[in-house]
Amino acid sequence: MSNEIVYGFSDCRFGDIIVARTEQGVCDLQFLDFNRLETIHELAERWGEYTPTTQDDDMAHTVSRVAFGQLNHPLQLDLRGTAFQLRVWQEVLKIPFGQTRSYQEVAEAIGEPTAVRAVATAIAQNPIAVLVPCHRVIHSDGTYGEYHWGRDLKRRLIEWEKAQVNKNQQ
DNA sequence: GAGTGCGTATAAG
DNA sequence: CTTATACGCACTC
Repeated sequence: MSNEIVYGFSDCRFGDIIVARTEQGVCDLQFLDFNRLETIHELAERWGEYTPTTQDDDMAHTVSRVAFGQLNHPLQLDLRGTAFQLRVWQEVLKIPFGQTRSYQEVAEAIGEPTAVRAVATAIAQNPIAVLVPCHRVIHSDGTYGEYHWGRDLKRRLIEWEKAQVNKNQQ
């Protein structure tokens, strides 16, 4: 198994993104809008042991198009985390495009109804934004809740998805 | 063992 | 809107 990762930059309607992938699949997707250098540094910290890294913006562009619905193509993901984190992320992956779930519902779905806060922490650690749709997990009372890149981006992602679904139904 | 966090519920300013 | 209390649990140090 190779220790090589490929990263690249791309953009989408919500801003610039960085994408990384291993031999196994996409391992990282983050927005760069507000903290470009910090985000790149975070990726280097997380995947630093995987060398050498090569840049491939075409790869990033393809992933971006899949993530934002312009390209219907299955993407292999390379999710790495604790057993608990993987259970949470797998559950989040089940949330359909255009829908939302509460942190409470996700906790119940994995059989840990009292671990709501831990579920939220795990979701906050999600390394693959959008593809693992942690933006679709909101508060029980319907408010949007926190997001790494701000509540406003979370709100725009959710509303854009709902608009897309409505458009396709008409 | 202590501190932390993308929550929830309730209460209060 | 914000702060405060309590509950709960994975995770870090």
